[in-house]
Amino acid sequence: METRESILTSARRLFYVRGYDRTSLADIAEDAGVPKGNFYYHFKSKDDVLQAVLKARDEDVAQMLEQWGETLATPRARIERVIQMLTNDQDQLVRFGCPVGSLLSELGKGRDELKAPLLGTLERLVDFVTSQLQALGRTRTRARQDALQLLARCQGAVVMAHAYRDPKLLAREVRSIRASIATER
Amino acid sequence: METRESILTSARRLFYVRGYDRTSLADIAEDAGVPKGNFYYHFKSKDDVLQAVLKARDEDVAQMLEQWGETLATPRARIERVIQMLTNDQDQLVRFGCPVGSLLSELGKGRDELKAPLLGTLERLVDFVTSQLQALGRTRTRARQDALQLLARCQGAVVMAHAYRDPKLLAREVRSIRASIATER
DNA sequence: GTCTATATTATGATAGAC
DNA sequence: GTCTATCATAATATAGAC
Repeated sequence: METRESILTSARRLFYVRGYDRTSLADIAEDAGVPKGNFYYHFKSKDDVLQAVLKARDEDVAQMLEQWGETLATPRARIERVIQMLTNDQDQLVRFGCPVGSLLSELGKGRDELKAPLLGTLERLVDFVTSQLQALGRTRTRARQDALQLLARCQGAVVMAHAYRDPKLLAREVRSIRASIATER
Repeated sequence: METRESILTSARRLFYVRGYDRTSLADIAEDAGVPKGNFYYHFKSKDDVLQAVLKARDEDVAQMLEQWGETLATPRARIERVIQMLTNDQDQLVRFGCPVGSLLSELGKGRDELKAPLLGTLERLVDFVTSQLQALGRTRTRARQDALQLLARCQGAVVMAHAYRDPKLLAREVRSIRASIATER
């Protein structure tokens, strides 16, 4: 793997499991197995690495949603697939929180420029769910509100499960979220 | 106000609006109007200040809940009062997130000892809501699960409203949370 | 108890040889 | 492109005068 790529891979993982502020460039360099000095040939600052990480993550989400749009036949199945992320990534979510939500929270306090691309990723998810709910017959406005509500419930479930370090709590919330979707038209 | 108290007051506010890691002792000292050196006469470390802040916050929550238990007549009114926090503190929640949730998230990544007292505060809220739901006829187990769910929804609403910096989003979620309580027995 | 240095360490960032 | 050495700064923490 190229140096830049391995730096990015390490940064991406460390920013998630340790948070942005508490991950030093030395941490990243060590994890990636490259000398610290090498760093600034590929990135011009720590913030620059963050932007690259956020961009990579955003592209992954975009690709994932595109694939779900193609391979899953019904709007309901697509929404279901969004919720299923909470089950699939259960262990990591309980240990480190939501990759989007926890970073949004960390960067949310007085660093709006850094946070912007993350909001874009969140918006992608909101848009995706909104489209599915529209396909189920809701107006655009109503669909968006319900999409925000669904993702809010996901965020809340992860925050609590992360706080208590309790996978069962997460599983229970997932069942409840799922039920709230199933009963709606 | 005594020096120790003014340090604590400043720390409490800054840890909330800027986060723990991004608040330096110099920030606190300046805000409190005391020289940095003075600091270590009253506290033995930055972590020590955090513990004092968390303790003060926990005591406030405890007192608040005790008062609600005395002044509010019905279990439903008490639960309603919990939800109403989201409305009363709307502006701050949108700008800085939940004081409990955002710190839990920040300290959640690899600093369990620091986080412990915060979990205690969260647990107080869970217990309070659990008791009210028991009084409404639920079993203890079921009451606790529903209490966790209610607080999860509150956390989720604040996370999303904070991300989008949107008070309307928070208000909408509050209505939905309220409705979900009203319809249950 | 209060305040002025100052020690110490960690971190983001640079310079320059290869 | 890669690496070593180092700078500059900021932050936690300490020493010691008053």
